[in-house]
Amino acid sequence: MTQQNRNSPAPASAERGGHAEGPRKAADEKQVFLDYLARQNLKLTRQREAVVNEIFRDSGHFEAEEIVQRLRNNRVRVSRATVYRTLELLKECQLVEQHNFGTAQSYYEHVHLGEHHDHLICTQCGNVIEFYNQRLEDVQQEICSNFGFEETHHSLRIFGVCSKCRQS
Amino acid sequence: MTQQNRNSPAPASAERGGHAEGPRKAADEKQVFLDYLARQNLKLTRQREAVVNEIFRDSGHFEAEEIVQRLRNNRVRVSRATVYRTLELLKECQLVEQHNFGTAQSYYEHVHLGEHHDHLICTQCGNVIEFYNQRLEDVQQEICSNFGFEETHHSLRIFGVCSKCRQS
DNA sequence: GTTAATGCAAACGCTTTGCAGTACA
DNA sequence: TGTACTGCAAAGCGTTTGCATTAAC
Repeated sequence: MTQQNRNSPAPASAERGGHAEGPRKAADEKQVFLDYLARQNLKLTRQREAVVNEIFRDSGHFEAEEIVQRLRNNRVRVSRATVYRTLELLKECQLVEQHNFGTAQSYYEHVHLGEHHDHLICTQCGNVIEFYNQRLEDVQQEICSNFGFEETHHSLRIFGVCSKCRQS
Repeated sequence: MTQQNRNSPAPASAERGGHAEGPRKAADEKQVFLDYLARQNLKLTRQREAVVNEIFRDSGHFEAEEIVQRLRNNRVRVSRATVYRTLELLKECQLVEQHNFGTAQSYYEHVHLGEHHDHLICTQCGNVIEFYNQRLEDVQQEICSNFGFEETHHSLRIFGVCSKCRQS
């Protein structure tokens, strides 16, 4: 469902995708989350930890319901409500982003510390291609600066037909 | 709620915003819609026409419900269902775009023939600033071409704090 | 006259919430 | 032991849909 690509200088590790990120990095991310909980006087529950671990195992896009199912397949029962509540926390510490690709539900995405990318979305097969382009980021920076606007984050979605679908 | 801005060569008329577009242009757009109906063997009903006129009167962002209310204030009763169905048609002939700005509901926008812009969204006051930047478009074009991707449309949303909110 | 459109209200699907019971710190 | 968290089921909310009626062509 998701491809990984970079067509410009990669600002961080290049081995993204699948389960390939190094153990140190995942540990760092988990620490960010733990620190956040501590700072807010929140508790690390069995369920919260299970959800976070499941999300950190991978770097693709997923739906909330998918996490419920993946955990259930592993014999871990966590309610939908708790998954949504945990996603909210992860968004707050910028470890997860929420996307809308034109359908009713939201897609979430595990974002690695400080990394960012945008999306090409094939409206025929639903495939989502990720890319990062430094020039694009620079131009956006400049636009914000022109408007005296202080960016926190952005989302660029390019819709169209991917190369595979164009061939068939 | 919405500002209009261009910080790059304007590809079309500069007097956009408010109710300022010329009568010729509005007529052209209506013709596009009428042609579309004819081509698809669809009918121009009283309700459909009322919805389209109401949308073409203005160029800001709006919610579906807002159209229902604006018409009702003018003593024109059109059901929510019909408004949604008409918006669908307008999207199909590219006279309206659908956006998600991070809240539950969709925002729609009357887009003028062949024009396009992106959005800066202030997460503090909710203000939406429109902009167009040719360099940005060029870079996107290039990215698509690198991926063999055929773009139909795109949406860039930059979230952050606008200059007014930064001052206060 | 035929075909498509409308309005209503019910259905939908994702997400959120109130609340009583549970578990972390 | 106190406070936060969980699960459940119900509610919310924007949006879509089935169906009987109405209107365009």
